[in-house]
Amino acid sequence: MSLPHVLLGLLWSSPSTGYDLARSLEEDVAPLWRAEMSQIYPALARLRRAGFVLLRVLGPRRGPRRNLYRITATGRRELKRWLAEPAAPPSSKDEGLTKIAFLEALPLPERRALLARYERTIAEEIRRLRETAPPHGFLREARRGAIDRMEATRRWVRGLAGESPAVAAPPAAAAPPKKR
Amino acid sequence: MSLPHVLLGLLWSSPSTGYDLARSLEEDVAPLWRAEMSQIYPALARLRRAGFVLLRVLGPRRGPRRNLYRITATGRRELKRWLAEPAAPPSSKDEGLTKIAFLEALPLPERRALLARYERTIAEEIRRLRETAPPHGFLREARRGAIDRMEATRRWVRGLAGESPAVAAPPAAAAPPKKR
DNA sequence: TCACCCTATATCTGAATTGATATAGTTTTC
DNA sequence: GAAAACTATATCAATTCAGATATAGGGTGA
Repeated sequence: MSLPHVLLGLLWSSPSTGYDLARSLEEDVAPLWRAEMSQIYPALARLRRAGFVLLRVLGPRRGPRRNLYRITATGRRELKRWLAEPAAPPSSKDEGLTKIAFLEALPLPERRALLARYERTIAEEIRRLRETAPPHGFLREARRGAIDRMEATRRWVRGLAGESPAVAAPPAAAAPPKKR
Repeated sequence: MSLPHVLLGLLWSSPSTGYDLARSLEEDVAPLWRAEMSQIYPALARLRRAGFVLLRVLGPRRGPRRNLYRITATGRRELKRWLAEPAAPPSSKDEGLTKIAFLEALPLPERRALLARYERTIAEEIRRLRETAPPHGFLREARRGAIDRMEATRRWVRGLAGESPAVAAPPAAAAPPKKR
């Protein structure tokens, strides 16, 4: 729905090739939005058809040819329009937390193991994000927000694992089936 | 990738119809995982073909016929196998934070407005989640985790809006274009 | 020189997901 | 008693997304 807008955002300050956009997405926008090449190229083509970007083909002087995309005035307007639209609340589709929701299915020791492992996974992801070169300006701010949120999740998982009653004691009998 | 597993998780403690699964998804698993009916019915069919659930058709004694799905022993094994698999770190694809990443494109007053509006959106979502009947056991825990994370995001957004320098002063000149 | 990796383009398949629509009986409300 | 809302099933089209593959030149190291 909004990958094209993310691309417009990346093109805001300087033109770029599809390849570099993919790089920048993965390195800078990283946890906030991800996309594969196979999404980016078609998206750029659509942006072009819509008149939001212009394409300039750089002659193949040393190396393969490069397609340079540049945002147009219409494209800038479109990005602003999108930014001004109200954003959907974070839906946080999260595999890890979802697994925790069904922890009932596992015996005690495995419950603990799952929580410990997930906490480790998050901690590693946070470390990885901190290591990569921090982007500039608001991109950096937004990334910090994402990291902040991961920290909160990590603390919460650790907390749940710490409260032995919650993990030790199975939730008072199976839930009463919702009859209708 | 794992909607089928979420359904198995919901079927763990009691059999249910597709409709009730959709209801329970929306009411209980709510922010962690969402799915439309048009995903649930095909997913149930696949689960059935795989032998993870059994279907019993309830005769149309008062009302339309109901298809009751019950998890099998194989299904329980499969759920446990999935739970034991390491979970991917939260990728938190987030429209709101992504917009903040491109705030550079907006003039000052609109930046503030965007942040304020997004904070309000998150606050409302949190209130909505708190109001709906809290599910039982680990489902409740996981939902709390999700809410906790949203609170963290809300606080972060508020913090960013509060630091007037960050929002008031545009990030020291446009980012130097990554030349190569 | 050969193998391998990086830059750079792009397509294809298949699965996941969304949103709209269809059908039909039941219950509730005015 | 008619209209509206709810229960319950299901399909369709369109889009998004992930993963694999194809092509091709350049640079690096054994």
